[in-house]
Amino acid sequence: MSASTMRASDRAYEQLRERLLDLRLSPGSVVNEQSLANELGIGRMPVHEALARLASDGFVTVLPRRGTVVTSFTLEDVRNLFEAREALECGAVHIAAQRATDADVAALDDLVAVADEARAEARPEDYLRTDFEIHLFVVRMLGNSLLTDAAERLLLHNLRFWRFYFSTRRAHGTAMLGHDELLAGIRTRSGDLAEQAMRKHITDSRGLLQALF
Amino acid sequence: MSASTMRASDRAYEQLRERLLDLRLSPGSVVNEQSLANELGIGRMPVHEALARLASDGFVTVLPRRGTVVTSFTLEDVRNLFEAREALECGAVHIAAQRATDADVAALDDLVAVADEARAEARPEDYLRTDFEIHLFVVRMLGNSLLTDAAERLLLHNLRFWRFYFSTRRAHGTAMLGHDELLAGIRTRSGDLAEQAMRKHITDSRGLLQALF
DNA sequence: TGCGACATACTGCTATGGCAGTCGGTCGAG
DNA sequence: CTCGACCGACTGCCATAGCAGTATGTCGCA
Repeated sequence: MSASTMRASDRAYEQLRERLLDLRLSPGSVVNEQSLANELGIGRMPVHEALARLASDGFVTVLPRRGTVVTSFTLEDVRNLFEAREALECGAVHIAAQRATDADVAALDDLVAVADEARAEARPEDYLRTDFEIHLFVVRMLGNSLLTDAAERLLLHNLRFWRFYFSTRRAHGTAMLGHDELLAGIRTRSGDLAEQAMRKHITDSRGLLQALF
Repeated sequence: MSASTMRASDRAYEQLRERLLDLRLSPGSVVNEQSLANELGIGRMPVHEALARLASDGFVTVLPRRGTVVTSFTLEDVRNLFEAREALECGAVHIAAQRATDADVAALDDLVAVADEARAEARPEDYLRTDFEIHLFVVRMLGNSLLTDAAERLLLHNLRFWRFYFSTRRAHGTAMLGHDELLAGIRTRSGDLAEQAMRKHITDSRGLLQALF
């Protein structure tokens, strides 16, 4: 009996992913299996395996016998990220909107309220996490594990990027967009409307980013 | 110097994935790290790591201290697979169609011709592989590695499923659909048309499957 | 001064041995 | 006869040690 799964490999994966997402392992920095193993209090092997999985996810890039480095964000990567999100999430919300239950809409309503509040009070971290949960909630509405896993990967990359972005720039509210139209599209169960709102939401993010890069 | 990357772990991953895709490791069968290591002529550790990655991809499910079993197809899984493909590929082709070059169209034309020939001559294996290449080519047109990786995962699952499907049923051409409308949509650079054609292509596959399950 | 070969120290990678948990059969008690 | 506890054999899992490359600093030579 343990926290979750008893495998040290999985715990290492989760803990390292946590550190990657909150930038304690910052983009561009090199990581060392030995020191990570010491910090986590386990052997080097679970760490090695966890890093291999994280490399498969794209969070780190392992140079075969030189070292492992935390993936940093190039302009092209960020563009690809937004494009991939646009393709996947627009397609997903197109289906999800038509199947939304009243409970789904209510839950989304609450989340959007939280996001709006964080946005109004200029708390970017809270906004980012809530935005992440909103988008993840939308794809989870389909109850499709394949789709959810794929979307979660992209959304985690997105979360990491924005945290990195806000960590260097000063937080200004214009970089935090609303979800009103998206919510409205889902509330009316219109796949086309929701897809259109999602596309606008994502492309707007990309647009205001491009102006500041 | 070696075939590709010199890491035994990667070779094990590729070789095992190959065996999973061509059903030499058939759905439902249990695999043993020791015997696989003996067959591949390497140690147990690279095999263990490769299986962990394959589990992350969903091709095998590892029962923590009981064994590793090749993932079999439930009706729900297949439905999820088609739904995920619909969401992702429709969103992708919507963007890809608008950016298609003449070379892209020509290459797609050739691939579609090959697929049609395989379909006419009732060679399901050739059809499946070409269909895989067609769909992968479409998402690769965007040059987006994030999107390509996500789509490739789904398409590999799709390939494995259909091979499993045709391995038990007798091949009959009605289960092999054409790509004419999809190609036409891309040729005219119409995102909406291409998306519509893709959606029809995928939902038709799902439809004829549901009738035979 | 510049350059090429070499030694060294660093990294991740792999092999091996042994550990931990789980299942199946067996034996004994009720 | 039935049920429960035990014991053995199986699995994946982990730790340690040593291997294999790579980069870097150093020395000798032109």
